Amino acid sequence: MPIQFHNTLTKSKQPLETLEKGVVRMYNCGPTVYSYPHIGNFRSFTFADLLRRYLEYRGYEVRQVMNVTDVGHLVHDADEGEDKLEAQARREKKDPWQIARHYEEIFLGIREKLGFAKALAHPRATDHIGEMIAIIETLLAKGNAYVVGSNVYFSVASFPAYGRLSGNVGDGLEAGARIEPHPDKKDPRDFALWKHDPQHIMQWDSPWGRGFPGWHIECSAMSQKYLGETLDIHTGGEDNIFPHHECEIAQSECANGKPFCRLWMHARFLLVDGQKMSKSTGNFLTVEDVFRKGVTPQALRYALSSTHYRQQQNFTWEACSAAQQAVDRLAEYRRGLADPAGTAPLSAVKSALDAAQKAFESAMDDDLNVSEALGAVFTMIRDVNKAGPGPAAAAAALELFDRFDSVFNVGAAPPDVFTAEEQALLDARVAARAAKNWAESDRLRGVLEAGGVLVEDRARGQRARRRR
RNA sequence: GCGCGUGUGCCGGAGAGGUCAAACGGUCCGGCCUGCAAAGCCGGAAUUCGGUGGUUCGAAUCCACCCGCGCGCUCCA
Repeated sequence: MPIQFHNTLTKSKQPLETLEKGVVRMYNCGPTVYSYPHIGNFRSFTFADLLRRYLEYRGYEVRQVMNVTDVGHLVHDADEGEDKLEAQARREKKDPWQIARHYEEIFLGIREKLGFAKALAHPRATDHIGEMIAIIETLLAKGNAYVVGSNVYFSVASFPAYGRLSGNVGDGLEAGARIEPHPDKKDPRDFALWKHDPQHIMQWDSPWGRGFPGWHIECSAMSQKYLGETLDIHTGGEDNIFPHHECEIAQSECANGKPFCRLWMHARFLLVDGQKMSKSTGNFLTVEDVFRKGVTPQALRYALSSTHYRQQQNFTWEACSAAQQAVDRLAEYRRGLADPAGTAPLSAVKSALDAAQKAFESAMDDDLNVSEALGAVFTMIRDVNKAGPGPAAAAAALELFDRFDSVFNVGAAPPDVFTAEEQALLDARVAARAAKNWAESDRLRGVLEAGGVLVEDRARGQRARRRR
């Protein structure tokens, strides 16, 4: 069974076919850098990283690009209102460029903290104004766009396939009755490629006068520059399907006369406590908020990965601590394998390992069924623990575990380092135990535990680890 | 309002016609192990899959309607 993914374009699963054998060109819709990213943003980004890592597990070379949107979109309507970046800039009393660089840095820092694989590029929209203008000129030359004053609009009527991705076709859009008739637009569905607004702070020169690019054009320009005119995979949150991705398809295909992207994958939204996350209901959580509660990056990563990406996920603190426990269990297992205490030969675990690998891969091949894949991992852990692996068995189990973890990237535990005082307490406890002074050893264990150091007595002696 | 999706135990969450008295993780209870713990292992905790009808020899899985929630039609991952 080949790898298959659900394609938003066809609403069905289909085998992965890449333009170039063994290479996947993947573009992920990234953040607009105007504030602290919330956990919903990172659900989508974690999904992209998981996808990339599994493709690499399967031997593909993945050329991954995730944009950074640093030109604000408008707060209200597509054609009026305030730019989000500029609004934030005003709140923070900075200029929009400072805002963009600041939050970009935070975004990249979180990626690193969560153990994301490095993308080929994180291009900024503002660094690609020239490329955007070039595409707009092509669209004008081909008759897919028109100029009204200092604005340029894309003519949706010139692209009959418009609406194929989202199912929002023609009349359906107007039936929404939320599209205000726009004096400049020939068709209410038309969208801006270049806008003129003297109030806007971020502006560039263009053949149509000073202005700034429309929302959708940056992704068409940057994906093409870094990955070529046709992409293998394009991802984003479900809210990107319309209008953003629909418009990207229209622009790119009209400009290049080639299919834009073969496979569209969209992550569903994440709810918090069963409700849509929003500032007004008070359940809005940034990634920093979660870390501040003591959740480790691995646990957050696990929590955000462990629900299938096309399944709406409900984030709760209880689920978060379950994720923390799960991740600790993985780390403990790994630690045990690195220093095996058992005697079982390789043959005793071989069939469990083979079964786990088979189950893991067939689950992940099927549109990244992470729940089932993790089920296979935990089943393997139980089987191996039960066997009590000796050195050879443990080495094989460790190798497979690390291979699985190259996808999830949550199994590594930082080495446990202790302060001099902690070490003294640990040494004292060893001595107390040797003297069978149980009262004293239990007391010391209590003291250490209160300080976050967990102590356990194993057959080969005392072992300490730091609570995470 | 229109379109799309979704609803499984105490919690998270797989399963998408029989092999399901429902994987896996968490939690709780009991046991083994341990000086006691911890870790690990074993066993128990849904007679049932939002509700009501229907299709079928057979439904958590298919269909209809209803209810809840989410997404799109408007900035949002």
